[in-house]
Amino acid sequence: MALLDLLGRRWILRILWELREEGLGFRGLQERCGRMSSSVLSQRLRDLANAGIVEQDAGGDYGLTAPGGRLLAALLPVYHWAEEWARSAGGARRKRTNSRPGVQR
Amino acid sequence: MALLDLLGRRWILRILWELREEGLGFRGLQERCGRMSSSVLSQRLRDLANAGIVEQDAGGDYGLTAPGGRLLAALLPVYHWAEEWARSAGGARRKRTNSRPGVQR
DNA sequence: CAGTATCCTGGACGATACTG
DNA sequence: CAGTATCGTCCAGGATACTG
Repeated sequence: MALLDLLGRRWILRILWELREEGLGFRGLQERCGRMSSSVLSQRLRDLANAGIVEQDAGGDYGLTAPGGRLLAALLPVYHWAEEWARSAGGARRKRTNSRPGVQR
Repeated sequence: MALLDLLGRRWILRILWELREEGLGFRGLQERCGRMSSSVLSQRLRDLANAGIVEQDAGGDYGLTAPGGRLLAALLPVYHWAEEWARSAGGARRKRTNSRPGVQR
């Protein structure tokens, strides 16, 4: 279940999403992710690269590898479900959460 | 992207997986998850319930709601990819991670 | 068995400064 | 621009004791 752990780490899903259609450079990725810390981005990129999900092209840009692309494809239904969920349940339901409401961790 | 955050939280994917085919009681779930802390399980269950993904049946067992089932379905390709990934890349590749190798966070 | 209340600790994350 | 090194904070998660 190691991969699931990787996926669970903060920013990972976001990074994959941002790379869904085009390769991006370090800074480009960073700002698309709403200013995540460069140290963290660096770390994540290394992890993803070690996992063979992401790689750098000749120009230095980051992009998905073949397996990485397949992972993204597998993830699409989830991203989709997330949107839908946000639209429906997001409004209604939602009572006491006990955990703080925003993006935390 | 709130849901993605929820999914990213530790144990969540695991819990959904364990509920994939049958309802389970609190303790049952707990031990299937390799002894997660009861306090955490309680928290997670509450979060999942508030999100309308999980619910308790008359007998007190936890199970997926209809949308929860759909979420699980959307997740299947990912679980599958994870297995496959563990088999292939898990052995090869994998060099310096800088983060400790095991399940952490 | 089911679930809650507390306390404590590790390490993820953010900020920042710095190198090439 | 690309990436690394440091450092401090904070909180998620583990352990445990306890109630119904």
